Amino acid sequence: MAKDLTSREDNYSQWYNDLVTKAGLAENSAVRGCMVIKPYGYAIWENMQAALDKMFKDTGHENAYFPLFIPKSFFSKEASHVEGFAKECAVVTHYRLKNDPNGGGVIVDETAKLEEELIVRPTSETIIWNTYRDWIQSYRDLPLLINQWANVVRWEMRTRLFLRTAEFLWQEGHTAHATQQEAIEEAEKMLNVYADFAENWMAIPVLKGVKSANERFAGAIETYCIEALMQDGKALQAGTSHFLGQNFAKAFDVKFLSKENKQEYVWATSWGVSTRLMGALVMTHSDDNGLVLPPKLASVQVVIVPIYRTEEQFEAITIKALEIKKKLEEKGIRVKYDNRDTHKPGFKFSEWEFKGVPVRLAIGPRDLENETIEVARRDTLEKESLQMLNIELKVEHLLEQIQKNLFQKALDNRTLNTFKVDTWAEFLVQIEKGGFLVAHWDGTAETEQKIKEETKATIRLIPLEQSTETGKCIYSGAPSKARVYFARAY
RNA sequence: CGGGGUGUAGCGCAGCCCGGUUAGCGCGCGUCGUUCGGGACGACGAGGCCGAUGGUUCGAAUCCAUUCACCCCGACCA
Repeated sequence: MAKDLTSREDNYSQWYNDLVTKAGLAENSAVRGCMVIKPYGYAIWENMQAALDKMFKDTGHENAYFPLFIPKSFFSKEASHVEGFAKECAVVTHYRLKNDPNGGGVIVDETAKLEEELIVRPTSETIIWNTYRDWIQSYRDLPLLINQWANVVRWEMRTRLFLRTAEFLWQEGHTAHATQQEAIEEAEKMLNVYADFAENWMAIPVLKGVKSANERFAGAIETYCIEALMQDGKALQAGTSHFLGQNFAKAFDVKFLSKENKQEYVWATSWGVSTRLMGALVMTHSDDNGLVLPPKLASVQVVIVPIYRTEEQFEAITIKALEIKKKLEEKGIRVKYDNRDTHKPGFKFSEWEFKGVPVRLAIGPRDLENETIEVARRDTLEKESLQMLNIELKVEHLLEQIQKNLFQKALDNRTLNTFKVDTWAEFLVQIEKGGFLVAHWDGTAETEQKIKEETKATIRLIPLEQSTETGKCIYSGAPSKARVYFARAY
């Protein structure tokens, strides 16, 4: 398998594509721009979902589900929102097919035209806020803290597995609050949840900040984001949390009666992460030998491979392997015993390595004799022979180490590829090499636009923790209050 | 939507320019045997209306026209 994998150096995006398909995470489907998420990939997504879902619930949110279809008229109610999404909407216009009288199979029955077209949701603010109008009357109904796990459709021109697909899976939180401050706090809280998840589960270090006006979500007052740096020096937006102000409340007329008996508009947030995180996971940790998965999200954390010649050996090893499997499972570790007799050990080694399983245990006749076991870790590719005694403790510890090591490696990579840049000439040189460029910016959309046109670099974020350092804009030379992060992005 | 490219077995490709009988190769797949501590080997075997439609021709994977799909580079984007 690995021998067929394009190296990262040769062609990073080819490497990514090969890896995603050959490791069995996902593949392109018969539908343009839409992927099939395969069992091995979906299992990882399920682990992400489970961790995130718990974090959402621990912060007081509940799950609900809203319709896939949104009446077209809802979209026109929030002007900047419609502008942001109009160009990539799938639209349902008819509700019936009929047999083609000319024998061409089924065709759209033109008589079955919808009176109002339905948009396949690209995001659910409009249908949700239209619903919230009926749910909220009093300050006592607030805050309303709801999350939805769903699929959405954005008709993208160019798609890439996980990173940008016409349909993708995500969660979207939509909350309603009595005060501006509370809504801002919510948006910031969820940003922190995302950052926590990215760093502690995905082992991906992220920067936290806000978007510039140009990059802001359509309809938001403020867009908070976490940004990660991939191995090739391009940035990837890993999650966003929006403070929506009263924009949607006003558009959908969602008011509440305050303690003071006054009618007031509700304050809103929305926040989401998507299957794009799968792409971030691959591009952060994996190498030329295949996937590298952080233990906390790997669907199989430990694989046990038996090495045997005879049926008797196989039976003896199986007894031992199942014993170890049980001990590991008692520690909450996800273990697979690969007892397939249709493949040789060498094949299994490379297959599991390619699939990124964090720890591999091998047991052969020699091990049975010596009470040892071979332990191989995927992140460093090191292997050693250990005593079988208390192996579950050693493996448990090793998994923790791997998780930490992956994060540290990613962090080191980001540190190594983050550059303070003070002149435009420097900027032009460095942007070609990739990485985050931390530079002064005059705060204007015009400058941001010019920089984008000339270099393809965008402002990834304005850091939350602002330094007090002032300076001159890298491009215009105008005064700047703080440095921002530039990068080319996915 | 602009520019470039590709459609032949599950996957990767050759054949096409210069039309000619049963359309090849590698990987993968199946059976049997020998193997099994890092991707095994041998023998035999299965698998194709050559993207679609129409035309030229005695004859089309090959030539012509139309069409569809996909990929890459731009504009758009989680």
